[in-house]
Amino acid sequence: MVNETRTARQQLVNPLAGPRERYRQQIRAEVQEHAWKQLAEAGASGLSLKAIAKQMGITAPALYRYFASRDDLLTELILSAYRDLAHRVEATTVTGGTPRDRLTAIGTVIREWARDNRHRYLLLYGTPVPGYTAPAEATDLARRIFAPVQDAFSHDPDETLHRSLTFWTRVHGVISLEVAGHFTGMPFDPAQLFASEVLSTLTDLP
Amino acid sequence: MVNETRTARQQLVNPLAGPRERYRQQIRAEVQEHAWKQLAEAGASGLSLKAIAKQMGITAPALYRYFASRDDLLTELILSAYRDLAHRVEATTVTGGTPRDRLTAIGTVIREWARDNRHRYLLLYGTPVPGYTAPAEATDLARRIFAPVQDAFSHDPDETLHRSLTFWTRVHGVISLEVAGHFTGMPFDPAQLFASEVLSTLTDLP
DNA sequence: TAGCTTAGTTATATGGTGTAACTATCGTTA
DNA sequence: TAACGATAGTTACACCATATAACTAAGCTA
Repeated sequence: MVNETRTARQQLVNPLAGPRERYRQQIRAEVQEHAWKQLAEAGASGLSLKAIAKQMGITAPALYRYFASRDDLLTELILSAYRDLAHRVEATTVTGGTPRDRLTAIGTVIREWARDNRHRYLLLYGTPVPGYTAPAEATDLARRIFAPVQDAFSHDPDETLHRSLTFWTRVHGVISLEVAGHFTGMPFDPAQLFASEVLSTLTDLP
Repeated sequence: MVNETRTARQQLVNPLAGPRERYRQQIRAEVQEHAWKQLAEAGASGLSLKAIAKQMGITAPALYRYFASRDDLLTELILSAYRDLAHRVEATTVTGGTPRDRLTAIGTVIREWARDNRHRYLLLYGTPVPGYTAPAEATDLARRIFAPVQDAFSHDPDETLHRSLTFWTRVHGVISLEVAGHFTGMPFDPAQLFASEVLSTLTDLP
């Protein structure tokens, strides 16, 4: 399970590039691996370039050859998380099926991904840093994640946006509180609540 | 509006206490004021005791007379935010009315509070810091905020928890994405979406 | 193989948390 | 009211973090 996400996260190193570029990409990937680990253990505020450098056996300033700044690294992580989620959502969609099936699949895949990658989900949809603005690619990817939902609700154009938003907010409402740990100690099954919430968005859908 | 929340946030200084304690409480309150400002401007990770001290015209170590650590200050802020929200929710409930009225009022007051205090809402319900565990009082306050919702759904005991959770997740789903800025640039009115979501939880309710 | 590019180093500026030891001031009480 | 004790605030310091500058060493390429 862990290995699976690890593999999915791994950067593809372009074999056509020269050895320098290959090496560079490999180090960048390795830095990101360590960064994810830190993010999971200490949150975004605990992410430390110095600590990563130490773990990799180099000095901190060396990392600035690979990432312009701590923020830059964080941006890469955010983009990589968006890409990963977008790929997964899109992968469930290509299989076709009825809108009901597709929306259920989308909901499931997002929740599974969020549960397997709490810190990643929270990085995308949790508390944003006030000053920080995501790069354009992030917005694009967010749209790509949303698009299959809109597509599934497209039978009634007047209602498409509203129903898509409702799907999004209901799905996010459960997942967000679940991965943030706000349900711990409460006597119920989040999976069931989630299923019922997804179902609630499907009325009158084929 | 801002003044209103400012006032609500202000610590009541016990007039019975001696002058030393009075002074102490006043400084503590002043520190928290500055802390809120920083939180709004730079997020939780940008909260700096040193900066607060500078703004207050004292040196950073002096603040440790008032707060054991940065985390301790943050905990105080979290508790104060919970208290504020709990008071507001409870205030809407005492007025009585039908369950529908009460739930609508609760939803409205939470959203208004969240919009007026984005950083506060996100501090309570946004990304948690992995290591951090909230004090017992926080859990109590969270329960107190949830209780009026459960009360409004108490007519059918079998469904109380499920419907209360649904209310919570739907309300949070919209508010969370709204205050995090994920709706910016989208052609729709969050208030309307929110109203429709609250309404959706009220079926068969008197 | 010469030379350029690049990775990584050390040194340093800056800013943050937190502790220790000292000083001055304020309140309380004999 | 004078003296004592508690407390607020200070400086000095240890440690960790980001980030830049200047230098060195290694590797790729022509």
